[in-house]
Amino acid sequence: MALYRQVKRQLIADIQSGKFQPGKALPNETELAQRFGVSIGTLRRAVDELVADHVLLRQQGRGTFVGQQDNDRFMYQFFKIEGRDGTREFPQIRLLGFDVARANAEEAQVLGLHGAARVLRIENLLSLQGRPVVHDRITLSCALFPRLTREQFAQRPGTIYELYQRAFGVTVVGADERARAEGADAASAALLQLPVGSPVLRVARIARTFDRQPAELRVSIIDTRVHEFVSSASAPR
Amino acid sequence: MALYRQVKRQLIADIQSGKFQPGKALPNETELAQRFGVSIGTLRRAVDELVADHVLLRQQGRGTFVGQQDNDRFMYQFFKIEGRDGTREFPQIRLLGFDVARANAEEAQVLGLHGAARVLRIENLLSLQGRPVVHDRITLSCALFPRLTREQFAQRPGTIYELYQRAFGVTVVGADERARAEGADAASAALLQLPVGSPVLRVARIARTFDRQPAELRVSIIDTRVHEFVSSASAPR
DNA sequence: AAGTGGTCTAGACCACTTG
DNA sequence: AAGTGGTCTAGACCACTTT
Repeated sequence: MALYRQVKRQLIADIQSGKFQPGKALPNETELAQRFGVSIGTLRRAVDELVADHVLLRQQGRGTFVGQQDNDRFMYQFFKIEGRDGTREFPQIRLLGFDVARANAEEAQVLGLHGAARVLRIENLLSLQGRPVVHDRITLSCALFPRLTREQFAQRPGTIYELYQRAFGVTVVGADERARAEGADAASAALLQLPVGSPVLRVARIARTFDRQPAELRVSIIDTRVHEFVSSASAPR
Repeated sequence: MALYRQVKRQLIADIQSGKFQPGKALPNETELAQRFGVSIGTLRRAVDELVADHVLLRQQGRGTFVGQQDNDRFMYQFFKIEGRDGTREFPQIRLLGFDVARANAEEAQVLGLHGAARVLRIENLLSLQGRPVVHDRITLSCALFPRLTREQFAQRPGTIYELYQRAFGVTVVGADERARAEGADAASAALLQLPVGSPVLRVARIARTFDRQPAELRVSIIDTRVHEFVSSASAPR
């Protein structure tokens, strides 16, 4: 296998193991190259790919840093809801529910679990400009997020993905999403303050960590009277 | 400015001018490097970026080719509708309308035209498995696609984007999309064979050529009873 | 001034495709 | 066998940030 790919895998392993901490600088390129026993060009090629995926972040003159799942990253990579006029705003989040259950068939399939595995089900309501806009239902595998409690979740200092990264070493690097229109059910309609059956956007997102491993299933019911879901069709790699 | 960026710009210019034709091979790397007066490493870096954008395509042992807007490329980069079970199929397309008009405010804004510029409005119905699923309304600037006729459009041999590329030198490299749920209006409801007011997905897509220049506005009304709109949240570059 | 990443070069050798 | 892109190396020099 190509040498630079092995170097890349080792860098990922060092991030997952916690050897390189989110937000902290890596050793400089010369030292990393020596440590891995490769030339600087090869080391740079490995880092290049991780920078393209926003796993690492380079700043000329300062160093190379491990990417953090902070508010900024969340807003520009994962929060794809904005006003029809293009207004973007960090949502206010209210926790509605936090329960342990057995995975249903869909959850087990997308999260790669066996039939009766334990999962956490978390329910949130997101507001923009004081108005409720998104009703989120999140499913997590208890095996991947061991001993996550409601208190720990509710009192996290940063974003949800930052909690995954710091407390469980799970770095979300991308997601697959599927959208459809449907009529609002009673629960979502009440929360979003619209009539039952009104057209709402339903987005199912599977957040993934390295090697496309699924980490989270999130179903969002979105009121698109004032907001829209934005996306882009660039060439996949 | 960095040398490899100048080389990249020149390669793009040679594609736009028709010097390098879609589907045809470029000169080999050694010759290109000599032609531009740079080392092979620098030439490769410029080509690397164009390959990442799927503008060029490399095949080891064969050569480097200009990417074509063929059916395959359309399906995996731009046609983001698939069955709920993941079934993907090339749509059957029926032309419903082809008219010249003056741009309205929204069209003028997103296509970067002055208020009263002439535009083409094209209307299509896309079917999957024999059932109508997508009602498309396309707007093009007459200035960017001069003398495009209904016959030329209807009798194109390949995809719509392939026509743009071959007949007008407009290479679509990406798109921005905005989705919302709404109730079907009378026109779309009739075409999609569902009751007026049924929840449908509305996707507005701005297709872009190099330097993010807008080339096409397309509004799709999608029946999501059986199909879904798929997207992915990878880190933008 | 010292340390970091960014660019460019020149060349060797490997892997793959074609004739 | 000849021609193509793919990988790796070693080093020089530039641009930027920090001390």
